[in-house]
Amino acid sequence: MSRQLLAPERAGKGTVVDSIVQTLADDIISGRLTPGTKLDAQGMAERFGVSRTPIRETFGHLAAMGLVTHRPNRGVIVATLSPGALADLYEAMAELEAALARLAALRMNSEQREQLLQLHQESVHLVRDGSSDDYARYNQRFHALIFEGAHSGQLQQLAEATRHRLAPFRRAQFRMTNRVSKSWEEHDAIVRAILAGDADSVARLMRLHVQTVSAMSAEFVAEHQSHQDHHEENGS
Amino acid sequence: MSRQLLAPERAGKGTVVDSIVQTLADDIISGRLTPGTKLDAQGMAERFGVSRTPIRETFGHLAAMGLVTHRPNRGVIVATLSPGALADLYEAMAELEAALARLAALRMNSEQREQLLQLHQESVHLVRDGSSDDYARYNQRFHALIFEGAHSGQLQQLAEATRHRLAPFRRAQFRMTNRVSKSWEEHDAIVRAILAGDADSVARLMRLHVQTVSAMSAEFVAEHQSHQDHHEENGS
DNA sequence: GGCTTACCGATTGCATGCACTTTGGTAACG
DNA sequence: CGTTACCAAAGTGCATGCAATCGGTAAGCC
Repeated sequence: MSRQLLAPERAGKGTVVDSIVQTLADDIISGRLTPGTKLDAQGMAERFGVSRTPIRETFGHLAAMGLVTHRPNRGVIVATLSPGALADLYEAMAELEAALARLAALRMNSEQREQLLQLHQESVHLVRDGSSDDYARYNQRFHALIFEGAHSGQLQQLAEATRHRLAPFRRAQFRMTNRVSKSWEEHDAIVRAILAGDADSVARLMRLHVQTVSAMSAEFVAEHQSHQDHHEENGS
Repeated sequence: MSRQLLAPERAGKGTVVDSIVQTLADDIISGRLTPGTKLDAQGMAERFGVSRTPIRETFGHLAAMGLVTHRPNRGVIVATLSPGALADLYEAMAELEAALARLAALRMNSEQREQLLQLHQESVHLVRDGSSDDYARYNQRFHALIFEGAHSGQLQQLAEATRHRLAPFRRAQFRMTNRVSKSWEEHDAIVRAILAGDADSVARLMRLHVQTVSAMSAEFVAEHQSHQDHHEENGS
């Protein structure tokens, strides 16, 4: 008995194991699983109604994405980043986004420029009376539009993968005082430069923008790390 | 019978499965396994003296690196890239290397600058009377020094991963007429700009340099693809 | 009494077995 | 003679079982 009763969660029709990867990746990215949480192979097997073998494979995929850390013979935990590793990842993010924004300034077609401008203009009111979650959603869409405007699939993939790795640590950054309005102003400058086709300026502005986010995030993490100040792991 | 007789190839002491990953990755990167080759799980299991389970895991890792393509229920093959996908990867490579070179210009310490200059100067004679393999080795070292000079671990990792994915298609690029001397001149300009600390120029020069390599590689691949013009695979 | 060491439970990592999908070949039909 | 349907062999994907390893605890030693 068995085979087609993976009812408990996500009866994805596709490749069975990839669907579990996506589910767990979402759990990590969205913060349902917080860094440091141990992932029990047997428990996951029961949760998804499969045996431990595909779960093992799943863990391998997640480790390859950098979302979990695999300690030989000691199981996997949701990736925990030391402050240094976090800064390093943010730097990579900044450079990737700068490169994508530069390309976007050169390659966005008129429809994409129109979309970007419209999205950005509609977001004005969020600064005043939107929730931080609302702004986070707009922010996500803003960067996604630029990624697509770059017309550079591979770079986009790298940027998205890096963004996913950072997601657990970026949470709630927009709750910092004044961060939202500052962020919007930075976006505003970026939009202007993209529409003007000023590639070099866009790269510089985007790099600074992400670096600012990095500083906020580091501050936030440091603030919340006093709760659990034991044993640091390194992300790579 | 079994357990510790993985004699046939690489009796790596460490994690048993990672050593197989490295062995196969090397085989692909070095060209011993050419794109399109099917990797048989059972055959690999016998070759390495293990069962199919760790081989399966190995394939997962290689697929995550982009070195092989996994077709559900149809096995894995060494990744084959369409011309478009290849160009896309090269573009990512160009942007990554440009970012790293830019950072290197800003951050290389005096010792690293010294090393770079020395390596480059010693390579002059390779242009005239070195083999293309010799030049390839110098080239590898040249880029590696810049990677390290950037002091940006995560970006470096992304660049190296991308470089590995491209390796099977870069082979023999230096056999193209005049490519070596042209490449050396580009390196020369890059070294000058790095030593001058001219970050923006370095980024531009490096981007152009990699793009030139890309064009050469595409030409080379196109030239050699007439030999086997059946069934194309797409890399992503 | 504090520290080292040996044992035990829990968990990982790998081997093996079995059901399903794919594919190449053959035969029947149009 | 070309096309389509079926069949068999191969190979993948998952389940299950077992040995090795790790963490924790308790007993022994200094």
